[in-house]
Amino acid sequence: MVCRFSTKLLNICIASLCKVGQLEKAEAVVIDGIRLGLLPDVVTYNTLLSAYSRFVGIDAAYSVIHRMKEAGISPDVITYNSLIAAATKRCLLSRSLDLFEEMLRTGIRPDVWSYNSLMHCFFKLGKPDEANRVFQDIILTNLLPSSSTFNIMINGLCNNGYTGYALSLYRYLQRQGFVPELVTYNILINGLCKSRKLNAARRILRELGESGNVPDAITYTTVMKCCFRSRQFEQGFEIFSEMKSKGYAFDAFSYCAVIAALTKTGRLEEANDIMEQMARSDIDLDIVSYNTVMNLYCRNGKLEATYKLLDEIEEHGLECDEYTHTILIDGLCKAGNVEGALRHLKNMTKMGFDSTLVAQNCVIDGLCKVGRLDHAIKMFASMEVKDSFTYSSMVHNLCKARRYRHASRLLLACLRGGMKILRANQRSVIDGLCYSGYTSEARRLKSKIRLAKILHY
DNA sequence: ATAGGGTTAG
Repeated sequence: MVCRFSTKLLNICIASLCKVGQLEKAEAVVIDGIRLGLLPDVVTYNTLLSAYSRFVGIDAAYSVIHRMKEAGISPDVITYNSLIAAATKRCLLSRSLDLFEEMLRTGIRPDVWSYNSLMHCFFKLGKPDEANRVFQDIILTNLLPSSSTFNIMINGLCNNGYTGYALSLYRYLQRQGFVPELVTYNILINGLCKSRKLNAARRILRELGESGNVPDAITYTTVMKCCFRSRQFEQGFEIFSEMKSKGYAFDAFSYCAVIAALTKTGRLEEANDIMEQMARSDIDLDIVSYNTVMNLYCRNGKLEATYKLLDEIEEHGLECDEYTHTILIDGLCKAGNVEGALRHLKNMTKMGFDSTLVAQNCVIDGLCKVGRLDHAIKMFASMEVKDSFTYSSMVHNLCKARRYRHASRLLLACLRGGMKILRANQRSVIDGLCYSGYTSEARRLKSKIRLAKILHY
């Protein structure tokens, strides 16, 4: 009896160490406990497991499961929930599903937390129907949905293109007495902004203000980003200043959003300034932050510094992603080193990135800019996947080279594919055709553009 | 123990 009570105390002690990432100390306490005859129980291991998954990685968390089993302690529903949530967070979705299966096989009954994670997982897999089935299961069985059940559902619907449904679900739940939390508001504002429903987003923002919740740094970053996305840069920068004056702490998310926007608008001095603020802060830079800084270096024309950054990324044990390579390739192009860019694009393909579309678009544009239009045309023809950027680059540069009829063909192909193309590009093709005497072709093109627009709404 | 914000090209 005494022992049991002490293990409880021991667990509290371990939990407080785990909370702040003091894993070694926590392990030392475990060992001390064993010496005193206090055996770790399932709570001890669950505490360690969640700390390992948070501070070290998912493999470290798995190894706790093995230790548990060796000690003769069976994992419980909390053990599995922690692991499933950790795997889902890291996009290891097949692992999440496997763990869920394993839990069922072991005879452990999933609780609402398990189903929440499963739903989240299906949404991340882009399977909203499956997620919805899980949601229905929660509602129809006697599991009590938690507020996160609804938040995950609303967020998942937004991320899968069902913002309208997300909003109606939200309204419905409100009528049923669901009190939205700050997260709920943040989820909706973000989802609505991303699908360009700005008025609806404003309404939710107003409701957030009226709800008595205080917007947090995430709300601010979300709204700021929303301004940048709709090209309201000044308004976005004002929000950044407001955040500062109200004393919000900046994290990597807010820094990256504003640095990228300043970089994009060519305000490089301010961008450098804020980038240095970020570097001076005690924020651990992750790969997204490095990418943002790297893009700024490239815009500054500092290719040397860019390569140094690549080393730094490795030294910190981080892995370059699709963005890193694309930014480098674009930087090489902008510096006029298209050969280098082509070489790196090949590397990228060899490394097995599943999409190199943006990088290819950069190279296409780079080739055109150095006058190698025919090489660009060849590359364009060889691309299996193209998007509106690919087309508009080609159309723009074909016009510049006065090859209007070629440009016209691509413009139509683009519109027929249901892709948008900049108004300015359309104008230059039509004007170019007229200017060089192909007036009837210009007229035909105009009506075809109209038709394509009708067909794609 | 879960859910929300940040990075690339025309």
